[in-house]
Amino acid sequence: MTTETSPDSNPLVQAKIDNLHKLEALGVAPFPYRFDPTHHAADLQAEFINLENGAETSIQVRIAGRIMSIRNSGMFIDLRDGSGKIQVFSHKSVLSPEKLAEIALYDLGDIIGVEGLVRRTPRGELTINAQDVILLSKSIRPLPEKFHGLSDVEIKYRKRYLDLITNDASMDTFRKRCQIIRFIREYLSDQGFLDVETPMLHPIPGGASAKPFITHHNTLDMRLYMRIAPELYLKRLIIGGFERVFEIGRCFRNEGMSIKHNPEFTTVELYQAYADYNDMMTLTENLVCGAVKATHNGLTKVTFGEHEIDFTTPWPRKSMHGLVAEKTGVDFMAIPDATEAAKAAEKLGVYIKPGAKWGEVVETVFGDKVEAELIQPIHVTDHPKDISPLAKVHRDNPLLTERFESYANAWEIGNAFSELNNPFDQLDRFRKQVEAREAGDEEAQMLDADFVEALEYGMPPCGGLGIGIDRLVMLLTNSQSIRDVIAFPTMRPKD
RNA sequence: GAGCGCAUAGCUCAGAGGUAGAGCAUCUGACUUUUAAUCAGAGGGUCGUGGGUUCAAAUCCCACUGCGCUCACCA
Repeated sequence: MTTETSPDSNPLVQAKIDNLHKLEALGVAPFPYRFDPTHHAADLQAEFINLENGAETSIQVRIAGRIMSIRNSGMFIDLRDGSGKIQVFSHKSVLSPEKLAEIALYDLGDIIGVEGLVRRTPRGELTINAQDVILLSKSIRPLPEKFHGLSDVEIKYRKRYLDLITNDASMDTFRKRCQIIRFIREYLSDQGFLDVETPMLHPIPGGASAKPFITHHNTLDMRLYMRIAPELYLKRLIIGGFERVFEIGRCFRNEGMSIKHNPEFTTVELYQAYADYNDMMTLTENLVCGAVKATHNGLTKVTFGEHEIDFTTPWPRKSMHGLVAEKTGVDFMAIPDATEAAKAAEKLGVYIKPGAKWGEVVETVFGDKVEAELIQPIHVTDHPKDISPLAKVHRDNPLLTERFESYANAWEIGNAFSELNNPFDQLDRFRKQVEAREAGDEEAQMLDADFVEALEYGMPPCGGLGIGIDRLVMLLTNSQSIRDVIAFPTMRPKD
């Protein structure tokens, strides 16, 4: 092993490597093997919250963490562990001159272990009076500035570890992400849903309308697609006899990136036999409101930007065409002809692409005129059949489906249907998608004959629901960009 | 994919044609109960890359690269 080849010729790096060599000369191992902490900083802060200023205890603890700040020539060190920060006090009345000389060679960013007694300084800072200090890992690169932290967004995303080291808020976001996913997993498991895994490599990408990533398997010499949704495999499990299944996992879509889109993103999809979309609305409310409570101390209100969003259940349920009629005064249900509907839309100032189907017109008007106002949680129901190839036709109206999308903060956060289980209808819908595809719609779905065959064996009536986890995490952590809730967002290589 | 904006020391940022600046960090010294510790001193830069205009470019112009925002497609 050598320390000759430094990462670069930066003198700041060289100074730390020099300190490493000086420590080695003192017989200090810069990268030892293990340490046994007895406590975390936050536990101690909580446990001794009532310890008075100036009080000393004889309670001995071991802690470990990264040096974030050094004051008074090493006498005071702020240590940061996975839970928070705590101050370490190293005094010549306790530690040997040799140990003090060693501490003097520690740098910001080094990871150390400390054994000592708990006290609170006269100024009120909970502190460990060190009886022994040990270097656990030497750092040889300078940390971002201690007060402002790291604010260059490009470095935050490319080198997330630096963001996490310096920005507590960023660490909180990823902890909340974990809490949200854990809540969903536990809630669904408690409701009898089976936690399953289905393929991410699909011979035919299905379950959504999106452009897939294409890859290739060498041994099979076949084209495979990264999944755009797990839907069709989860339904095959329902056909197989599992009555409730869910999957939390990654989907991949080869589309534009934005503040709300990353090429890989996480969804929860679930299917419940013998349920319909009304049941899915209730389940959506329970999942989302429960996730809010799990991350907001049991409260159901969230602040996002300038809005306060109240997730208290139940949420309103309004049809897409009804909301459009409310907002524009135009009842598209009375204009079931695509051409006439397009004329009506254009009269409202909404551009409709040539050849749009009736349902696409309704959806476009909804997107232009209504969507932006849906700040408080709401279920938008009964989407047109033309835009919902996997949803069951509405029991009261053949133009519509039993589908809903849940909105909050003007974002779609959930999408659900009474699942289509009629194999004749499904085949017909697939064929219409194939026609659209052949007409140039790259995002129209492919015909999955194997899935249709599976349906032919019989799928029970079934409710299905998908929720975008990343956007939910954004909402519940007041994050303005999806890159703030994905630890390693997709970035173009720098060089 | 299109439009607009940003890129200066390890980090956070000033500088807008005339010798490259500050704070933190680093190094040297002082200081052993500090809290963004303090005090004195020092070092640190191909101003994203490549062209151009000019006596002179971090600064003006062009191209490129990366990032951000808005729009389009979408969750």
